[in-house]
Amino acid sequence: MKKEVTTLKKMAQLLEVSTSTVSRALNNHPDISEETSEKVKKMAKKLNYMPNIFAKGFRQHKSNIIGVIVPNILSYFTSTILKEMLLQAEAKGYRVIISESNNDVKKEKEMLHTMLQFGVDGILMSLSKNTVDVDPILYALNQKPLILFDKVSAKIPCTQIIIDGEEAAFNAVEHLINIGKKRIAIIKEFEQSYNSERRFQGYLKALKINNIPIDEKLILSTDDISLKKGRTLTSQLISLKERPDAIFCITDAAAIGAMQTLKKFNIKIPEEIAVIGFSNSMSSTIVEPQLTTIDQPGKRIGEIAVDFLIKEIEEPKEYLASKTIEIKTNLIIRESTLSSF
Amino acid sequence: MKKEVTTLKKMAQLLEVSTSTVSRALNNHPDISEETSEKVKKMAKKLNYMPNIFAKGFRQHKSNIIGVIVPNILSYFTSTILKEMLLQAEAKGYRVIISESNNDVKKEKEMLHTMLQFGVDGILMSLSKNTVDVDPILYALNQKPLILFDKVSAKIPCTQIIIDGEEAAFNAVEHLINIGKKRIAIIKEFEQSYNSERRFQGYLKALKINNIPIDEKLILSTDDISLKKGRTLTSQLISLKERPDAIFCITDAAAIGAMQTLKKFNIKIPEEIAVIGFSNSMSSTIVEPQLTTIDQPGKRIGEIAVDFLIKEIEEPKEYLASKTIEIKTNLIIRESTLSSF
DNA sequence: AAAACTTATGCAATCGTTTGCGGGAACGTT
DNA sequence: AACGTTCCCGCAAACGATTGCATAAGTTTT
Repeated sequence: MKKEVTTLKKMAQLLEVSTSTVSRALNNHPDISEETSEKVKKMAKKLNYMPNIFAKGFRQHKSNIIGVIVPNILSYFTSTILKEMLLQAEAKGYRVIISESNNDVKKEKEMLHTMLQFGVDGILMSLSKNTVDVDPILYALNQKPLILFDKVSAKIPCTQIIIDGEEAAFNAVEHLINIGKKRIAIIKEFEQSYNSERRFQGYLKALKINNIPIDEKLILSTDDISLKKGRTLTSQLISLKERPDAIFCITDAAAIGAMQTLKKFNIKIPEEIAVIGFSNSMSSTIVEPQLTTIDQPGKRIGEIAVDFLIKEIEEPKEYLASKTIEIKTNLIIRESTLSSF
Repeated sequence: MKKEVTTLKKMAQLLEVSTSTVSRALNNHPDISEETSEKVKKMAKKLNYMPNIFAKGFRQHKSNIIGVIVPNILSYFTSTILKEMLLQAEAKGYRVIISESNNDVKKEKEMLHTMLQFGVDGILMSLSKNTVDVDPILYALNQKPLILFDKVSAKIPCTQIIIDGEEAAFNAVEHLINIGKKRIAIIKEFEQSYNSERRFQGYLKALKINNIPIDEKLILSTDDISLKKGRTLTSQLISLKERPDAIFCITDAAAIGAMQTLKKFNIKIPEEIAVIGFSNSMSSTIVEPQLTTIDQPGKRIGEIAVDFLIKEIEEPKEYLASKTIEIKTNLIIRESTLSSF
């Protein structure tokens, strides 16, 4: 375990030149003659030289590390984003440190702090569900480039990468209308959820444009949208005097829960009640009938986020042109809305 | 974006003491008087002092970063492990760098190299599917503590954390036997997969102990075990003259594929053919009938791996007592084998 | 042939923190 | 009163890589 590390100095001694020369040769500095450069590089390879990252970072105040903070790594969508972030970052010579906030605001703040302390060059962040106090984030933003993705907040003046949830929901609901549905319920989160709210706007818009009256009884909210909640809220919906003929769920999990309840009561999907989810999760193809859902291009989000962040890192601009990038989604039509009429 | 960083020197000047004193005060060195210590700490807090991680790491040759390399982050099981690793590592003051090999041996080697170069204090690694040349890993092991988990290799003398796949498979197959099954098929990977092979051993053992003859026609192998392969191999099985009455799949995905095929041909699960998977994935509760499967405690693996690694980092021992830790699994019995007789 | 460049290299400082060593002050011990 | 301890603290070196500046040798220009 006690290995001899090769340093610039050591190589310099062996080659009988100065460390500066070795350093410059390795960095392709034009001042160094072809001949010396060759020699140095050969030696470096032979001794398996690795620059000491600390000395380097210390000197140039650059770590080539990107910090990523997400609420929960255990979600297919998040994993997809992370996967692409890793790929892109590595391709550009950056390493990625990942942290989970677990929707804990205090933890989130801590993470932010230790990331800065760890000398990350920039931060990619998806907000926790109940982040209200954005001060810690503003503080971080003031120190290093920071970009928000997926779970964002308008209160933070920085680049934000999100999917176009409003349009996505609009398309989904319009699809339901197109297959003849008129009483369309929605299962969503409470108002504080930015994403949910935007999808809700899309829902309202679709109804309005198609002259379908809004029925408050068909609008259900919960604070922990989950498979279980999908079940219970659906029970609630089908015990209504006037049942809905379609349910739009803000997440696939809720949609699957909804379908489970419908099946339990032998309600035909989609003939009696159609169901649409959101995310195109793994399970949406496993459940029967297969779930119509909205595909969120996680790869795109990851790719763009890293792209923009590295740009901000490498060419720091004083003018904070904080733009919001909206990524288009895709409606994936499957059996849960596929009526053959 | 141009913030004044507070350094030891700066604080020393303000307090009119030496930087050494400031450093020692902050590190609770006994040489420093209570009074001075207080003063320094107050100032540090006031100026929001953050030690420069590079200077520190540079000085003490310690980064407090753990590198993790996995084949694919996009798997529920892997995510579970990673989640726990993050939690544990952070609790102990370490940060985690994650990389994916995507089952690419070349990439894997690269990752290992850059991780070392990045000065990680230790490495946690799950081998890619087709890692045959273990030299790069031995090299890394020679430089820093390294622990293998889940996908391991006997060729590498280091601590290894795995589930007891043999016992798991044994229990699964014995369960099938207990519910009266006699012709039990297995869908597995080719020999080079260590995990698959151990499960296969458990399968063989269970048959042997229960005096059930081994039928080669019921043993199917593939090199990319997947949902699709589960389907096609199952088609193959049911076209046999003597059909199996149960299928043990080495992964949940394959098991779900198998069930899809069985349902397509109206074969009753579990009455005609029972199905068992492996992993207790999300989908195993979504599919109908719900899938009997083996729960792998990813959390335990993550926890133990980090635990051991940090131990090896902090108390480096020359005696390489490379032990293998086997974690027990849990058979989760659900509808796909739950016959009511 | 002197002046003015060009080219290739070395010197030395620098980044922020830690730490071995040394030393002054205050106190206690003979 | 002389010496030994203990307690605090500062000096300065060190870690490894980078880089502005200096310098020496060689080359071109006048």
